Amino acid sequence: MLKDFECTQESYAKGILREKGLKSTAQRLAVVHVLHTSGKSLSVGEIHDGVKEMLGVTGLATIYRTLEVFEDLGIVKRLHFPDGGHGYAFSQGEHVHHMVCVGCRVVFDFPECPVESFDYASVEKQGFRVKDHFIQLFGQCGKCAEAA
Amino acid sequence: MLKDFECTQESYAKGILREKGLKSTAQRLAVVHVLHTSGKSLSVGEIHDGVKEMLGVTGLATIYRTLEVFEDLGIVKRLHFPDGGHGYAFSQGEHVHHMVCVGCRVVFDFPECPVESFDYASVEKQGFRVKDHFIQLFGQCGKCAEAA
DNA sequence: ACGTTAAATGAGAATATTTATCAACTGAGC
DNA sequence: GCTCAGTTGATAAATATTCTCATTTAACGT
Ligand SMILES: [Mn+2]
Ligand SMILES: [Mn+2]
Ligand SMILES: [Zn+2]
Ligand SMILES: [Zn+2]
Repeated sequence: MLKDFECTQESYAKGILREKGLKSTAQRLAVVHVLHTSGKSLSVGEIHDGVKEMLGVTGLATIYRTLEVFEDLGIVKRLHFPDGGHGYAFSQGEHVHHMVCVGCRVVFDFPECPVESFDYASVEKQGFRVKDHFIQLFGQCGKCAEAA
Repeated sequence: MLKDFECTQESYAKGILREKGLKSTAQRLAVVHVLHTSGKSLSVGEIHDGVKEMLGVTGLATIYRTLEVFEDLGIVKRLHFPDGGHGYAFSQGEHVHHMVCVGCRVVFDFPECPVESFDYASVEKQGFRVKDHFIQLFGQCGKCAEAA
């Protein structure tokens, strides 16, 4: 039930929330805190647990609602794992992609976008207009590589 | 309750199944048929409906089991949509990525891989070893672009 | 064709995941 | 402090996915 947590990530989130006329609630800031301090991607349940540790009782629906809001704001990204599960990772607004360790699910950002200079001509020829993309790299972090 | 469907995709699947010592059941071949004839990605429910139309009663669990097997075999790919939903698309083994229309969910393949020649040096420096990747492009097909 | 057998299926229960409702609560601006 | 739209927690409801097990069936050898 801490109450004083505040670092750049939290203020960053606050700024965006204010901009959009949304409230900076303790629950929302706690989600940011839990995500960015973990340094890895977390499941909804793990985030819920983390927030409960900080604030005490917290509704699971609030976590889902917060993650949805944050995803729209570009503050968090949803990741998709080969086993079908999902994770969420903190992500500062700009266009970044993620690289996740399939072992421990730590996340590394990579700001260079592989499709930045990709030529869509071959497919756009068929009348398709590309508007967005999702890229996720899988692999092993140093620690998990050793352990294996 | 048709019984005679058979085209290159079905035999392709049969071949892979035999190779792996797995059975070519009517249900499995029906899933291939439904997927590839639709030309777009389908939800589990849609696939289930399509298979039931062909074979009559069919268990939903069988659809899930089949999709899992096929994904492992590289015959189908699971797609992830921005709204959180999932779709499955037929996909002939080779390394292919997909481009989906967020309107009607039609799927276009694009064989050229954007990360083929991408330099992971910047991130591998941190000890991370890239082993796989997932790429999905979003946009609008010609028809959906007009309709909008 | 026939029998054998491991693999696969269908039914339905059991889980897991996600969304919807609504009364009560709270952050932000005045 | 007062107001009010935005937010939350509790809980139910809706979806989505996985499990179990008795029964069926494809593949193979005869
Ligand atoms: Mn997904
Ligand atoms: Mn690729
Ligand atoms: Zn790791
Ligand atoms: Zn379309």
